[in-house]
Amino acid sequence: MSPRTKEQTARIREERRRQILDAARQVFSQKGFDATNVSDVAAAAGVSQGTIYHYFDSKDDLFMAVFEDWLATCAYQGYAESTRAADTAADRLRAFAQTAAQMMMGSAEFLPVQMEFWSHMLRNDAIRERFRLIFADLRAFLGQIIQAGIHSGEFRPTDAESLAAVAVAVYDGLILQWLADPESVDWQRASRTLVETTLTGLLAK
Amino acid sequence: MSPRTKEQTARIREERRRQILDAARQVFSQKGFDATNVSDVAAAAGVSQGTIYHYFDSKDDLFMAVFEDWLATCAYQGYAESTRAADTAADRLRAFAQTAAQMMMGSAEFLPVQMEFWSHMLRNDAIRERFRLIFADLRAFLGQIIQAGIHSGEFRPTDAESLAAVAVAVYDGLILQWLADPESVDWQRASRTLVETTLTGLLAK
Amino acid sequence: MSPRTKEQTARIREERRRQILDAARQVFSQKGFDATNVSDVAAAAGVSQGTIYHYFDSKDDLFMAVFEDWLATCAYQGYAESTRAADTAADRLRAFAQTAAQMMMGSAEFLPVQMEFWSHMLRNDAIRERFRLIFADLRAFLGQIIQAGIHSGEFRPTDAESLAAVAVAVYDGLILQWLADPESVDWQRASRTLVETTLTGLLAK
Amino acid sequence: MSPRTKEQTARIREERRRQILDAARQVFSQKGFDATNVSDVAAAAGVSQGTIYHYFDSKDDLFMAVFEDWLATCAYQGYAESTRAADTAADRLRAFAQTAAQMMMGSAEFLPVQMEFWSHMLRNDAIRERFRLIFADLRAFLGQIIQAGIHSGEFRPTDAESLAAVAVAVYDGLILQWLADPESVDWQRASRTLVETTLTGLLAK
DNA sequence: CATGAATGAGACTTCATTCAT
DNA sequence: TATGAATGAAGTCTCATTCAT
Repeated sequence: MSPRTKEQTARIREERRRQILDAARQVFSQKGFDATNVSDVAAAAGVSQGTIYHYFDSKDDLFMAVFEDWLATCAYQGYAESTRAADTAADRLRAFAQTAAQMMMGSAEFLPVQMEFWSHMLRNDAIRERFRLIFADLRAFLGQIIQAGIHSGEFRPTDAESLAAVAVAVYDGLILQWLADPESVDWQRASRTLVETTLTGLLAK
Repeated sequence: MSPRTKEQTARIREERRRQILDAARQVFSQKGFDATNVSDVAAAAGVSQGTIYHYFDSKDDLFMAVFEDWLATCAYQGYAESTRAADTAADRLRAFAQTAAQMMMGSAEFLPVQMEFWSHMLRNDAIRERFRLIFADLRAFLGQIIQAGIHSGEFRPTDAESLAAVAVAVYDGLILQWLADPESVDWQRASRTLVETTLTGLLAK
Repeated sequence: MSPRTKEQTARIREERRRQILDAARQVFSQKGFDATNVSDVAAAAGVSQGTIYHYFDSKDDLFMAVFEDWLATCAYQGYAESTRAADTAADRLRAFAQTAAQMMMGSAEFLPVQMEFWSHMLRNDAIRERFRLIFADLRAFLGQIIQAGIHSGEFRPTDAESLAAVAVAVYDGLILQWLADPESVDWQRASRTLVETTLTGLLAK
Repeated sequence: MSPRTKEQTARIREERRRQILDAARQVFSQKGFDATNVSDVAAAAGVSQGTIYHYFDSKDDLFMAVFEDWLATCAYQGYAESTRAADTAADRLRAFAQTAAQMMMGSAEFLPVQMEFWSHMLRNDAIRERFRLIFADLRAFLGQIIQAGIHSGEFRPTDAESLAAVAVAVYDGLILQWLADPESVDWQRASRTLVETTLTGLLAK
């Protein structure tokens, strides 16, 4: 009888939005942006096509929303914390590598959609800019750890910046190998090898 | 006036085919497969839409032909030779890294199209299979060098297979960073850092 | 808290109805019937879309209601009275022209919506019929004045019916010119010229 | 066997364009712009929907093309010539009125489409500007004839500008009456009455 | 009575592909 | 072989209308 309250309406909107967002991420990830029809997303979300447009202005807008949502929830987040507990630079790198490996293993379903976003870097400035920042942040994060290690005498002098770029690259490069053949990548082993080989070099007198 | 000989005809066909192939690679690279119209390719190649279909069965067929052509000419080729001259495993790795860095710098225009192919791994079995092989070959190639170094006592015992995967991953990961921001990647420095850090670790007693 | 009386309910309904009607006339006038969304009208009226449908069966129904409302309030009404005070046929025509000019000047905001209704004559029988009647009434009204003038010897014999049609046409034709360029129409001058030229002819011995 | 020549292609394009233009004018005229589907036009022209878009960028573009085409062929053209043969200003006005009446009678099928264009004045600047010019030209044309008559002493002094506006308005106003009820307008009679009443006034000593 | 989320039919437009010339 | 006009299926998006609350 009585109309819905503002809160009810807001809650419904928020639920529907999430429902659509999750469905869209899944479908975009499976079929790719261009091959995905809005009707596919609607079907996956269990709503009508028209409803999609109550929540997003366009297919592009939806894609960007999925991207933002993915950024907020996906990854690139836990790294900072993961290294906090460690005492030495070496342990920090070990913790980072351990975290990264576990994230990759735990988020297998997110890797294809990451590929989708990567491929949109080329044609979408907003996406490219976001990745530019993400890469820069990660390099800075690892670079500081290495730099600190050098500064404290724990590591021998090295091009910390470059080494950080290399370390960051490893994980993305492994994602590509994993997408080509999941069997071919052993995240734990690769992570351990990366760290131990590097540390052997860095720590060597 | 006089009818063309078979050879002339064949040569003309071959030239046209190449003309279309080059135009297509360029356009696919710029706009992506889905956003590319056959008419775009036709315009870029300086032929009519219909002509495209005299040389390729479909847009998909054209894309695959561009892919095969790219595979044949692009990269992943010179590696074997690059290391032949070197005497030690360490030098072979150095030569490999040097070659890789130079290839990346020399083929900047090929990197976006590589991204396009990567993104098609997910939906195209033929492309995925090719990349699976490429990755496997590269890992095997580097793995053998490392293994040989270990075997001969030049390197300390290590997980050669994993280390090879990591080294391969570095270059692809750096391509992603380069696509996000070309300024952020210094191929030479990164290559040198990769090799020297690794070798410092491997060679250490 | 206490339930509303029937009268209150009726009055509220009537107010809402008017509110919607006024908003609809304005929006239809600005954007045209087809380009107008029901949500536009709702927003302009400060109610929700659903509410529109408590007061009108459909967008078409709303449009017709706006039309009826416009007919009732707009124009084509004051003419009869305007001429009552005059003694001679000539003065009656002068009074008519004066009234018409003033109406046009005073109802500038109604002219675009009139255009909207005119354009619907072609596809809407009810609207065409109403305009048929309006035109016929106006012609009859002016025709009788002229006829009376002829009959009494005030005017020379003329095709009164035709002349009435012409006089009626003038105002509508000027509306079109005004819509094309408001600067180009001087209602007072045109009205005076129409009447004086006509009367000079009619009154001439 | 041999490809079409440039001329053949051009001729085909021109014919198709006209075919579509004619069909579109007819359909727009019958159903109005908004209610017309591109598929309606395609069906009327005997081509597929896609073909429409080989010749026109959009439905809007098609509409404007129909408008331009209508302007070029329709009306507002023969007036200048029609009065050339006449010796006196009075005869010139008579010739104009005669021509106008005949045009209206001969182009009954063009009147609804004119209504369609009029109604678009409100929302389309290009169309409004065209009508502004047309009205201004017609007023200038008639105004000059009247002015000349006054100057030569043939007519008594009058507000020539206003009178021209009124005369122009008559025909458009009659179109509206005709659209409401074709039976109600007798173009010949109205034209004669307009001219003779006016002239009786103008010529009177 | 009022709300606004939801629907789904249908609009415009694009484009890979065909085929007569 | 080369052309480009033509096709029509399919896609994105709009919006009048309904209905649970």
